[in-house]
Amino acid sequence: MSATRDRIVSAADQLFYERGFEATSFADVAGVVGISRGNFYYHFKTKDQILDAVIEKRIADRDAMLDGWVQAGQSPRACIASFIRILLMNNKKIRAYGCPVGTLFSELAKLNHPGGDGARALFDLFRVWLCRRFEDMGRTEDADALAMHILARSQGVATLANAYPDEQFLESEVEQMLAWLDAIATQTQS
Amino acid sequence: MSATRDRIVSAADQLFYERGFEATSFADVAGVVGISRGNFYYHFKTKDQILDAVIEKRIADRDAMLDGWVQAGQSPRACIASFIRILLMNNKKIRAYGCPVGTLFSELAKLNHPGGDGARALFDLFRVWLCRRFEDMGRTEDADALAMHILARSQGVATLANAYPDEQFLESEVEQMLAWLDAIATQTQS
DNA sequence: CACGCTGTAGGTCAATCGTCCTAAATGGGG
DNA sequence: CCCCATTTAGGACGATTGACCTACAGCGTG
Repeated sequence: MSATRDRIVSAADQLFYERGFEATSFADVAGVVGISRGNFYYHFKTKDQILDAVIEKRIADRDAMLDGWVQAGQSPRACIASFIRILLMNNKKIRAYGCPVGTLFSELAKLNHPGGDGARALFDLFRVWLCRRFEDMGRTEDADALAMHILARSQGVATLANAYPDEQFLESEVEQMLAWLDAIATQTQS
Repeated sequence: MSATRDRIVSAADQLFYERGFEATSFADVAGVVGISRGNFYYHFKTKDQILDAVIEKRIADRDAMLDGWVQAGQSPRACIASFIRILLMNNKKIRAYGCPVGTLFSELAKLNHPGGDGARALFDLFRVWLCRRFEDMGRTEDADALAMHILARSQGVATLANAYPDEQFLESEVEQMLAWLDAIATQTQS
């Protein structure tokens, strides 16, 4: 309900993405929002609570996006294509900061941070959603493996696009993934 | 020359991999090596110097491994297959800590750390080496694109293997990458 | 008006970090 | 045996961090 709380979560979300979780301090977030650290402490007692809120927001955002495609009546195959094209949609941010899901998970995994489970839940969201779409396509046996495959390819492309901010590479890999999806689709139909 | 220096670099290499660069302190490394922080400071004046030394060591290690395959007389195609199989060779560490190259780069990129260029050089080492192997296979036109493709796939698989420490997933994806390599090879021969 | 709740501000605390300094130990060459 | 460069030890610093506490401003309600 508090607008201030939402502004804190949004600012933290962005800063965690751009600078990383550990490298972002209370003061950094408070500075961006334009409030005092004390006020910050009123809304969030510990840094882990902010992390939880940020992960919750990220899950909600992605969930809404994915469900939006399904609700819009897109075919399972078109849904998966839309997922692949996220890389193009966010190409600037990805080339600058990598994948918001993958980089957060990697950092938390190294820190042995309890919030790592939440970051894995973000992966799960995509994994399960993709799995359902492949099932809808008729790929009931290997739906999860296909989902993991596409997820892995996306992660890899995002990581390398971050290392080599080359737009052509990103576009080329997206095309290859879409071609792979086509092959899967025609192969399933027959 | 100094054996102590080498022990410091090795310990830092391992800790940077397992906990990350920022989360590893002087005291942590000194504690593992069993020396005082003062002694540490004698060998490395700043933390950035240790990072540079670690990256240098990682490059040297990987370079020796890659060159070893070439010197052993393996065919270009077998060399690339050996690269792909790194994922299996180090599967336990990768599932526990991710890819030593990718995770380090991601962290330094987010920190805007000058050492990020060195981490990119690590990617370059693999990229150029793979590019040469594809060229040796006769793929002179798209050698670099193929190198980037394999590099991206490896990165993605490592990231997801870290998120889902499932050995089967890792093995399945490696097989798919080897099959992809086969397709490239036969396609080139004709 | 007085009360109490929500929200905000700013100071304080202990801990930890990277950095730096000084002093002692070590050990080979004159 | 002593000298001197190399190596090691350990303390001290200034800065920053997450966490915590107290004070008070705004404001609707009784």
